[in-house]
Amino acid sequence: MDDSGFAQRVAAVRRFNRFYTRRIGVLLEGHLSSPYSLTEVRVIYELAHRDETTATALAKYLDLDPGYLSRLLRKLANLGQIEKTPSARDGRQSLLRLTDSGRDTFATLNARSAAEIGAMLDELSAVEQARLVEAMGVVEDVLGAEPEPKAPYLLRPHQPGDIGWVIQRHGVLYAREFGWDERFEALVAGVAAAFVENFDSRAERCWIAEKDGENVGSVFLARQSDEVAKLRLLLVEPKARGLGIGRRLVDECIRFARSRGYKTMTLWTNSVLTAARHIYRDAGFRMVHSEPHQSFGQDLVSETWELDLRPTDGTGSPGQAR
Amino acid sequence: MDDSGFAQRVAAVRRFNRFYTRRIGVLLEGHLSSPYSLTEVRVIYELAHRDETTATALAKYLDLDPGYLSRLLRKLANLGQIEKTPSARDGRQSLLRLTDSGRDTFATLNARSAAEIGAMLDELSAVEQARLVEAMGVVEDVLGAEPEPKAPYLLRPHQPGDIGWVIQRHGVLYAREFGWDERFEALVAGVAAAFVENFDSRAERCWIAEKDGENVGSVFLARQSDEVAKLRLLLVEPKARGLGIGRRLVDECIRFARSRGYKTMTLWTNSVLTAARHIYRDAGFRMVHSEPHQSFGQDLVSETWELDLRPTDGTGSPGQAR
DNA sequence: CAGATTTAATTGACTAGAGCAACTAAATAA
DNA sequence: TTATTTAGTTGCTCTAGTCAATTAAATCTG
Repeated sequence: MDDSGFAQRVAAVRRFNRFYTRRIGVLLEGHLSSPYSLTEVRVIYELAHRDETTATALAKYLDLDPGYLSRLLRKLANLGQIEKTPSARDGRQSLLRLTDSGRDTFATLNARSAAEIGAMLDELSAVEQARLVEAMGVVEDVLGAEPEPKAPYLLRPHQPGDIGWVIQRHGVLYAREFGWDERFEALVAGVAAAFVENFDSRAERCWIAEKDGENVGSVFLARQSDEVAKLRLLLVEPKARGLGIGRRLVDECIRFARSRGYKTMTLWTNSVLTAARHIYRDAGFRMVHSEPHQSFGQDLVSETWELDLRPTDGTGSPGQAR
Repeated sequence: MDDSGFAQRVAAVRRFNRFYTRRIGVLLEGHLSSPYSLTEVRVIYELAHRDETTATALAKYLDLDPGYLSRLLRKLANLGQIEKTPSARDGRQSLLRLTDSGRDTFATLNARSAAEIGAMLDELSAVEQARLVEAMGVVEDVLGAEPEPKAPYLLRPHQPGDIGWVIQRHGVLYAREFGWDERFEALVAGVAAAFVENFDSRAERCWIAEKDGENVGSVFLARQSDEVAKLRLLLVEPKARGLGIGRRLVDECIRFARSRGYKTMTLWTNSVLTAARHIYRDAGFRMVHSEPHQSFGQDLVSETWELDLRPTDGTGSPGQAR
């Protein structure tokens, strides 16, 4: 009778499998309301979480037939959801990335999925929610979920609620880290408000970085003139630092600015923001001006940086020093 | 910042979904080695756990298209896995049940699935296994798994290991409940051994009832002569009593005996086995002989019961008094 | 009880989604 | 240089499934 316990545990796991299969079935049906098949959604999801990949890598990770994937990617490309650029390094490959419109599609799908799960959780008391999450964590842990190998954050366009978040977090974090007073938050509010009021979706953009369902970063690209784009309000939450989110946000800005035909990108920062300054420098920005000033209750040195967006040689921008 | 916890919980649940979808995907691939599609397996699984159903009920429970299911059932019938008998009560319906061969198929699939899960669990320490099962239980509980609506047991043909179990449990339970000594276990061993040695799969059969992966009941139908079948070794574990398992085992015997053309079914029992006697009586058996004897260290009254298997009228056997 | 409606099961027509194999072209190894 | 491997594409095929129409029995309704 020794292993009757084992048999029971096997039975319990099988019952759970059946139960959860049915549950997931119900949850997956949410995708039915979108014009994309489940596999297409998975592809879009993956692309939203990676910066740039190849078809082979995608096929391997999602366990898809290369032929099938090829057709699927062509369809998504025709629909303007993804972009294929021939790889410079390997003539056989194409580099895949979501277009802006694809990123929008993803944001919608993502929001819907989160809303579905949210609705499910809303039926539960806070205690039950905590128990559920805890138990799921145990299952993942025991079954050895490798930490998700891809970047554990994603970028998306701004949505209602994001602007307020950007303003608030700038206020809080700069106060905490550098002692800047409330006048800084007011400045940010003005900048953000102006951005939204005059928002021109063809020439301007905002990216919000999200991690585990929470906002953890932001950057804005605003039009200053036909030739000059201005990067603003770069922010990464302390708990999400070290993941390359800041770098990635700046990269997105540069790519976008190039694609829109800007010649120069400019930004205004302060000497105390050392982490940000490293990112700018690595991306190819040069400091063109520096000036002491008194603001937000502190003695500061403001700096203006610029990046030339016109490619200087065949390999791309000078800042791809990774 | 109040609901940032909520957002995180939503994210955690979504991560779990992704994780488990991948896991289940891996587990489901076990079915690839069988010639049946996943849906077919689900149908077989359902039929193994229900006694008799209709296509409509099945379609509803498994959420299948009736047209699709109809074709699928025809295929399974052609393969000899299931049996369709026109319902007497409703001329439109067919009653569906697994054939013996279907039950074998199920047993194989079931064993393979259990082995897969077992292999997975084997990689874990006993403590981890317990944690896993516990956590899965919590998830099911919180997400409101309704207790599985079908009979929580299943019948299957005997497999290696079953005969020993039958002998052992007869010995243990009759000793505990009635004080019978080890001579009873020896008698059972003799009966079981003889059954297996002379086993004729066309005329004889053994059913094992299984619940949560554990054996919980048995019954044997042995050939006594061309016309007479003998029911033996009916047993139901105490913890599985009250679920109708005994009744179901006897019903299976009767159905099988009829289908094999036996005219009479006989059995030997003792007056102290009141629960079993009720089942026999309800199934239409009549006591034909009764005799005091001293056996197994007790004063007992042995009884012989018989059932006429030839239908007496249009409605079927006299014993269908449910 | 006749006729209308509902229900159980089947059949026909169709297709999305996927898999397999053959092929092209570029990259890499021998 | 030639052979082999790799990335991606295309043609062919087929399974698993949907949807609508049909048949026949059962049930409801006035």
